Amino acid sequence: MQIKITLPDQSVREFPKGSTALDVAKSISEGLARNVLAARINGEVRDLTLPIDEDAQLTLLTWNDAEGKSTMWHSSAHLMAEALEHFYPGVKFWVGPAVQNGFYYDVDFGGQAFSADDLKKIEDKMAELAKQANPYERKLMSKDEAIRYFTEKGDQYKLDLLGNLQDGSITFYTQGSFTDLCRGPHIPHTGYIKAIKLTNVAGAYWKNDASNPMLTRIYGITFPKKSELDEYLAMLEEARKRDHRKIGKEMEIFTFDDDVGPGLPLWLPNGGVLIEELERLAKKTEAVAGYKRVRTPHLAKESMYLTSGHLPYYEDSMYPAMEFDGEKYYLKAMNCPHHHKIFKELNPSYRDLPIRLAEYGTCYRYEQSGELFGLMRVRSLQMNDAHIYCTREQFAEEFNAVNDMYLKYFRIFGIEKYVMRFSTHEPSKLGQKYVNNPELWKQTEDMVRQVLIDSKIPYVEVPDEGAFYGPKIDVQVWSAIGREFTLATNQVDFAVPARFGLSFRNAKNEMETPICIHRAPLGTHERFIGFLIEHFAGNFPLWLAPEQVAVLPISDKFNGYAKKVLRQLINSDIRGLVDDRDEKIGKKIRDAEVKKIPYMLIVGEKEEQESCVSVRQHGKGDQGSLSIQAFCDKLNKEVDELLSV
RNA sequence: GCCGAUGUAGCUCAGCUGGUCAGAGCUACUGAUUUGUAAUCAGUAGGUCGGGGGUUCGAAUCCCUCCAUCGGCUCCA
Repeated sequence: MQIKITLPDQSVREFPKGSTALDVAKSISEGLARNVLAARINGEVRDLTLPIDEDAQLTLLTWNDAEGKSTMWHSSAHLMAEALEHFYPGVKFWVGPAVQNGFYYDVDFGGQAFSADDLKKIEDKMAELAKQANPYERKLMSKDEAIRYFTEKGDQYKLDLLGNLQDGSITFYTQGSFTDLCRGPHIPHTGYIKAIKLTNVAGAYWKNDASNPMLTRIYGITFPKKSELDEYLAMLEEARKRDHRKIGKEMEIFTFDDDVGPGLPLWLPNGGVLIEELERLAKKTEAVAGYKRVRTPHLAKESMYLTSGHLPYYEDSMYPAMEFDGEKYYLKAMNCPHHHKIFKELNPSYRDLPIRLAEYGTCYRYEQSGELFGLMRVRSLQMNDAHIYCTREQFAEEFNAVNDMYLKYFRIFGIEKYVMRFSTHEPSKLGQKYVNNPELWKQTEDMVRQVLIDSKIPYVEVPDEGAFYGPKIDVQVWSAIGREFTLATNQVDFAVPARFGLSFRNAKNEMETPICIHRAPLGTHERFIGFLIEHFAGNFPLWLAPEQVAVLPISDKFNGYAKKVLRQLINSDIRGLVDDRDEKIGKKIRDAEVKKIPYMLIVGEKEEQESCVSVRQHGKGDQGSLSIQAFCDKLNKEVDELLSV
């Protein structure tokens, strides 16, 4: 009996019933058959060796498909488990999935010591087992049978997994000496795995729950070719060079000091410039958008955080209270309550709305020690914060305007890789985790979703992650080493204003509670600058660069002229320095290049006589000569263009 | 906070199993050199080897503890 297989190009081929996807691949070409890793059969990713019994849509998946990669990585996790079992008999395994870059397996070594030093021997064993090209054999088992198997083995982890599985759908896979409970799919045999790197070993809570015991998680990655592993390792090496902690030190942007405390960055002069420039941009942008600037203290009494509702919810991440005059004071972890108090003082009518209060507010959050991470996760932070108070009718327009501001900033910084994460509420948790106002939740979530759709912004919707007072949008970006961060946030709050008794008089002379939008498009100085360092690899655009121009005299005879050039630059609002060290010009150029200064001006006898400068651009070399004034004009024009996109 | 690792001059690092092991390069400073588009030469200075405790005749090296950092987990802007 024949079955019809439809391939992605819609061509249909006939095969005997029970043929496998691998048979199909072989019928197309020998090369494809060698490279194919898994198959999508009627939408589901399956083993290549699974017999197909009826007509089907078939896509053959190779290393170029995400599912092909993850199938191979998942099989690699099994291979690693086999190697581990060889050296550590009696180890227990929890789960071993494929992840973005490779795979991991969570392992309970039962008290046997295991550290990064042991990875090499596991790697070598894996390579040896891979060479044997052992097939991954699938076997269906009844639930009772499976329970008996793991009870005998004393494996409480797999028994736990079994608890959630339906009888009749339980499959096992065996390769070589290792058998695992597993849904699959897998590659046909271990021989596909040609290059192996175990990358690190770390602790991970069982079931990702901090109250559970900790398992040992071993991460690794494999490739079908040795050269691809080498490329991957080289790519990692490049990424490490962009790490903001490394560049931040080299470029003297920030530092940490033991006496100051963990997570409390000191901004060095170059970092100070970055902050000044970012604030200049934000203040201009916000002024144009109708924001008013306010300033508030770094601390407040306990009563305010009880009013806002933050204290019970947030106390663990606030610095403990300071007590004086019989009152408790807290360092602020957020600016909103202070701003609410300002709104109240303004006592506006509907004619005054929307009111937009902006402040680069400094907050303090007691982050757990293990969470601290360079500038990306700190304990003192300055937020590009603002709160917009508006009527329900004004909400959509205001929210849209905030969104436009985000997009404008992204254009200025050339931020292209990001995802908007739209967090909504879970209706069953109304009144507990979320403010109990189902209609407002639905209304605002619909409005927010519509804004995202209308602006054609890529976004993912994540249920049950909203703030307690409303839905929110977070902008997710990635650090050089691939860690995901929330860069900016935009939250809707239809609850806390009422707790503060905020109101305005509407057109019908009634009191009404405003909706509040919390927004921070530039996140915090700390995280944003950390991100920018990696984004630009330290090669900041001209307007941000801490030093924009290095004036390099050929010899000390021209130091005087160099200083004259610098004065003129400063008069034209350009930041610069003169390198008047007793060094050769090659050395001065090299040092300025290493410091990533956008422009170098070489000045010697010729330049002094002609009142001009020889322009060299960072990374681009000699650009010819210009008069001093023409150079200043050129730079100012360049800055204007960078900022007016 | 949890698991694991690391911690030597301002920076990057060497220093094997305890006994000229306190070193190198860069930086800084001094002097010579007066230089034309990515490193001129020479000299000098700089560290109680993260802090504290212990083992030992003797500790950067071994043990304990605290602190910090790194890789993850949990959490988050």
